[in-house]
Amino acid sequence: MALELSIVTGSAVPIYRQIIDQICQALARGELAAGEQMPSVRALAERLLVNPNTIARTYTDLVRDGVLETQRGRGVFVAQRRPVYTRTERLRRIEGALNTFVSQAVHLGFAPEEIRQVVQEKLDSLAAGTLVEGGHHHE
Amino acid sequence: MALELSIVTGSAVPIYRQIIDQICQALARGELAAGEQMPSVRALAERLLVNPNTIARTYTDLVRDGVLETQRGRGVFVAQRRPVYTRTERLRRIEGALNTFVSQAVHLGFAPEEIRQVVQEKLDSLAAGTLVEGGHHHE
Amino acid sequence: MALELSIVTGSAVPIYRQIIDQICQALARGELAAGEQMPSVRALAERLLVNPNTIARTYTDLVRDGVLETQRGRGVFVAQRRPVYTRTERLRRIEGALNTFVSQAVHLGFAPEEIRQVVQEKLDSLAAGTLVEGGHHHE
Amino acid sequence: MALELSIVTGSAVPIYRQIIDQICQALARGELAAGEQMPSVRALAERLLVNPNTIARTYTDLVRDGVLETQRGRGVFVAQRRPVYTRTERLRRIEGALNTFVSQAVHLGFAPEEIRQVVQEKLDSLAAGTLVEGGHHHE
DNA sequence: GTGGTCTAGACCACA
DNA sequence: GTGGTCTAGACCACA
Repeated sequence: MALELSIVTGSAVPIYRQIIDQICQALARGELAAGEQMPSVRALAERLLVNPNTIARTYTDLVRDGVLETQRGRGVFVAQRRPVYTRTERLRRIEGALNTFVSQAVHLGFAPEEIRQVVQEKLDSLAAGTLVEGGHHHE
Repeated sequence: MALELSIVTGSAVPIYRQIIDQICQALARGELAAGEQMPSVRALAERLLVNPNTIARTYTDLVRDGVLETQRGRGVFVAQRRPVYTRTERLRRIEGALNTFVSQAVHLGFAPEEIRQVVQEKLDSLAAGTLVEGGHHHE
Repeated sequence: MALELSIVTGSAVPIYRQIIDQICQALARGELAAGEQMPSVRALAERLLVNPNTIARTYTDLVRDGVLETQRGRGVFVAQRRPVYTRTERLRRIEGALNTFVSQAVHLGFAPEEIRQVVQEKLDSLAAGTLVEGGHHHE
Repeated sequence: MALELSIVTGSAVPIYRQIIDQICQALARGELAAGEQMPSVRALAERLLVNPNTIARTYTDLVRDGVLETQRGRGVFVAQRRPVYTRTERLRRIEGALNTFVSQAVHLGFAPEEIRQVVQEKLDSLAAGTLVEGGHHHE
């Protein structure tokens, strides 16, 4: 089962962010197992038609976070252990994005029920990510 | 009832974004009433120890969005009327913040149920604010 | 087909406003197509002999309004989707420019019939533009 | 028949501009005759509850444009002759505001027919200005 | 290379 | 006094 990755160039979400998210989601769904080898920077850059620097940065970020591991001369692999944040730490780290999202939503006139709804839809679309045909996202 | 604003320098969230979020939240909680005068650009800049241009930009953005209104030579005030967007336009405008929030949450290891929960708690805290009688808000 | 932009310094109309107007008119005339790349901030600043910040602000404003889209590190592009406003919101947003225009016209001695006429002529000139086949616009 | 003037403080239109417009409109409707005395700066400032500097500036502008005349020690009067611009000159002077208005309107999605309509409504509201009860403008 | 944000400081319009 | 605009120049994120 090859890792499915796709990017959207016109999106406001940076490419490296899109790739990180998809790798983390693949891990969460069990499509990527600990110890599994990742595509090389060049291979993935060619496959996604992006700048190799962007892939290099993506891998660097994930290595720094303990999600991936580099083995000199061999390549990049899925790490055996993933960092586990305490609930408090996770809450601290999500606070900013949560504030920005909810504040903007309220400001735009979304009702609480609507906010719950768009979050749910986004979560559903992420969960169904692998079912989507490549290249036809609605963004 | 003085408007409480505070910023964190060095954060990934730009200063102007932090201020906008806090103003919008204060509005959502009813701590800022329509027609109320905002602190002057220079006064707020001194209070937060940031460049007046940064405050001016913040106010300009909120004026463009119809949240605040300027009266040249007099000051900046909370707008009487809020802009009305179509559902499509609201979705377009919230998309970026929604993506950032959900992606970061997933990346941090939040489960979908936890994401729904933190959103719900944030909405509850905002809703609770509006029930408080003016003048004695908890910070 | 290069986008033609020119500014007048010393005018009461701010430079960023002049540029926004010209870009919107180019869009209305069909000289700028959706997805087309805009000149870079630095390139346009050099061409118009203005500060890059002024161009950056102009682009930022148009991005906020959904006319342009940025791709970090790649450039600024004409947006695929235009924002959709309710009639109420459109009226709110046009009110200032309408007041300024009509008041100045009355002040200059234009009769109501003349005002209607100059508006009609401007609309005709824009409509004529859209009929021109791409590539050979006058100017 | 006393000159009727009223201002709206919350408007985006500067106060001095509102007063100039109303004086010019009163002239156009014949409610102000050549040679007629204007209220003193202080009297008008008190009546409109605005800063005397604002009235002084308004009169200065109108004197510079030849609409009013000052007679040292006596007061300010409606000038005998009003400046007459050639059509070309008037068109040159209105060009900027016309461009901004029409460009913004097109950009906001107004159809040509709608643009004609809002201009017409604004002209109608100005013509009917003296019929409006003071203090209840819809801005 | 691209745009985004911020500081420092100037000058202007307006009340 | 108020906000609006612009320049000059820095540093950052991203490709």
